[in-house]
Amino acid sequence: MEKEKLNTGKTITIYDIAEEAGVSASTVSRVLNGSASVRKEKKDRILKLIEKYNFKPNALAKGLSDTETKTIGIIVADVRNPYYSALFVACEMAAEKAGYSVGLLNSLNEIERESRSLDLFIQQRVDAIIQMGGRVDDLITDDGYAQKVRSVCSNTPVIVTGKLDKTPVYSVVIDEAAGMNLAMEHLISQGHEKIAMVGGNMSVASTFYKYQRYQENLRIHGIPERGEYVVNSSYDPESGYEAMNKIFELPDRPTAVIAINDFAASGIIRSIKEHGLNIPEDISIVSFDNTYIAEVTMPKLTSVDYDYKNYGKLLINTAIAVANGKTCKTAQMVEPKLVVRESSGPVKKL
Amino acid sequence: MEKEKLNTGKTITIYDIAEEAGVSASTVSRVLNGSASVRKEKKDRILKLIEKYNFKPNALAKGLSDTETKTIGIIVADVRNPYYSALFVACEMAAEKAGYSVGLLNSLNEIERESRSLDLFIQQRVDAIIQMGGRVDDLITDDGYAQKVRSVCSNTPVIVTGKLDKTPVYSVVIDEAAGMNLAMEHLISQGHEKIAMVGGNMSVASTFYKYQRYQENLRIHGIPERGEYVVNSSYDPESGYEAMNKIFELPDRPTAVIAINDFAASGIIRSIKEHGLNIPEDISIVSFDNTYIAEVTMPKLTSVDYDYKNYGKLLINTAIAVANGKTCKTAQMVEPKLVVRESSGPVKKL
DNA sequence: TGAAATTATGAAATCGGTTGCAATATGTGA
DNA sequence: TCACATATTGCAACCGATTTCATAATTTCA
Repeated sequence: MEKEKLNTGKTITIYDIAEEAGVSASTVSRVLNGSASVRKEKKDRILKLIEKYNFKPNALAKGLSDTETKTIGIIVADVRNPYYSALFVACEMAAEKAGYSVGLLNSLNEIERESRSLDLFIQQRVDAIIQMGGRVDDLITDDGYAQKVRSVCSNTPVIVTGKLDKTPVYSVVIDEAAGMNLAMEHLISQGHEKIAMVGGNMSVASTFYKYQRYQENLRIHGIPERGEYVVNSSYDPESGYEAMNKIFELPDRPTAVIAINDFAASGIIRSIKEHGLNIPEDISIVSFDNTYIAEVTMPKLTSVDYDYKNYGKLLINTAIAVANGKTCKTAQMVEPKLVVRESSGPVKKL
Repeated sequence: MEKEKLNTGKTITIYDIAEEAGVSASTVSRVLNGSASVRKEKKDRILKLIEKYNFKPNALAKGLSDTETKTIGIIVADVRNPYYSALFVACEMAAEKAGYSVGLLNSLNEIERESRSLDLFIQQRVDAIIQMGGRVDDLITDDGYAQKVRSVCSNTPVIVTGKLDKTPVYSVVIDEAAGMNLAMEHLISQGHEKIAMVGGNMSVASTFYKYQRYQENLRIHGIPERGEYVVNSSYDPESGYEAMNKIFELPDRPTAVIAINDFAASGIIRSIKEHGLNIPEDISIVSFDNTYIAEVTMPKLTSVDYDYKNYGKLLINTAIAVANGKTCKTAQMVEPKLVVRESSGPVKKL
């Protein structure tokens, strides 16, 4: 396993510094961490040498003796999804502020890969793991998941952003109900009653919770639900496009569409325009996630925002708290906001 | 620094396994790595215990004694940029195939953060660092960068995706010239002569190389360059939008636009539509990066693609090779392809 | 069946830090 | 100036693996 390095410079250690400074390694360590007082004269000498050699203490050795690595592992379904990348960067910032660093792994919605990611982070001895999307957000996977996580991570706390109930471990979830309320109230207040919900899969928790509240809002306002106005699909533009095309096959088309996310919404827009209709004059759209896609489409999308910065902060702070053995609320919620742009407007009077 | 863990299970080590199996830790290690033969009977016993306790060897300890961590650090400007996220995922896949894992840090175009990222990876003892974008791609930063990298990373090889010349270390770069050739030939072959180049900043290497070839293509085809057709800006939709608006102030507008990337192109499209023109009938657009934004815009974008999968593979394989002391070409290139979609077509006959 | 060749195995050193404890140096007040 | 409190410092053990080297157990084969 020995690696042959062509590079010349030998890696210098705390001992090298100690020797040249004429002190013990302990003293260097103390200077490095400010963990105890060191005579100024020696301290300066040591600091100078650290500077001179550009010495960086080996994080592996440190982690080994500390039993903490100041590192948090984050597993996302796919960073290429702007929702996850926004959240990841928010987490990175929050972690940095707290003196932690983060690692990232993509599960790509493969259970196999998800397990491997957990294992990898555990081997790397991260202090906590945040898992976003994937199995934890899937309503139909067995509920033994909690136990699986527990057995895999006997010593590493896991924070998930998934299901509300039967939470396996700690969770910080988006208040999907509140988000849907905002979307529905926005549309209904503009006179819409024929509202479709397009895209998404009911086996995914976040989608299912949205759907529940979609129904509830209709009920509250005395609007009968029309089954044909709810079209499931995946979460990408192509799926959104096809789902919206199905809506256009209906004899009585809706005046507004709730899109499961911005990404799918871009396909929905395409479908609507291809049918020769204008947005929002003929059909309004409200979507979720408020990623930059909402700024790229024409018209720009009215979208439910999750305040990624705060969401990330909450996730990281929870992770750090739990990692340090602090007690912490098992389930926390993030409150969404509605960002109104060009894609939604009052229903057209006939 | 002791961490107080509420979790019950003590972390089990190779010694625990050894003890329960009635063998020495060395033997367990050999089973774990298949580094030497172990009597079948003991081997089975050990394997069973590993399974039973779900034992994961501590990667920190392993890395400490191995001097290699099988980990590659990747620094990108911003994963929220689909170009980087696509490339990152490609790297992750390639690394996984080679038995390596990757780490990710965002420099967010802050030199400060870029340095810290390098330091962090070095402390984590990654086997190699891949740096994409940021300072290495900036033509006007001092050329002492190479030395800086070298001094910081005396023992860790760095692979960059930046400047062609004066490469600080190893590099794998996109053949920007070839990419621009594809874009220009595509447009010129369709009869375009009034071609603008919109977006991007000439201090960024990749943009500058594109510009050089833009000029060269015009020259080759005997088309005089018009300075007013080259409008610099940043790389986002808003910048693209404003840059394109400037083009519309010209008395004689172009019939085609080369957009610096898909992201900016989305803003360019907005500007064109707001001016009441059709794409590609009135103006053609060709852009770079071929991210999924190219599929989201209306019309879908003709865009220069870099085959992220192969690009990632090349980066990772180079990193691994260099990390293992193999000699390797200092500079390598990735060949782009043109993906033709809806945004480009023949010039309108007057 | 016995000696030589192999194969298995464990003891101990090592990787590069941290930290408890004991020893030493310095400072304080009377 | 001396006794005692306090500030510095080093030694050595430890974190959890890997690996060299020597020894013990098996095989092989004449």
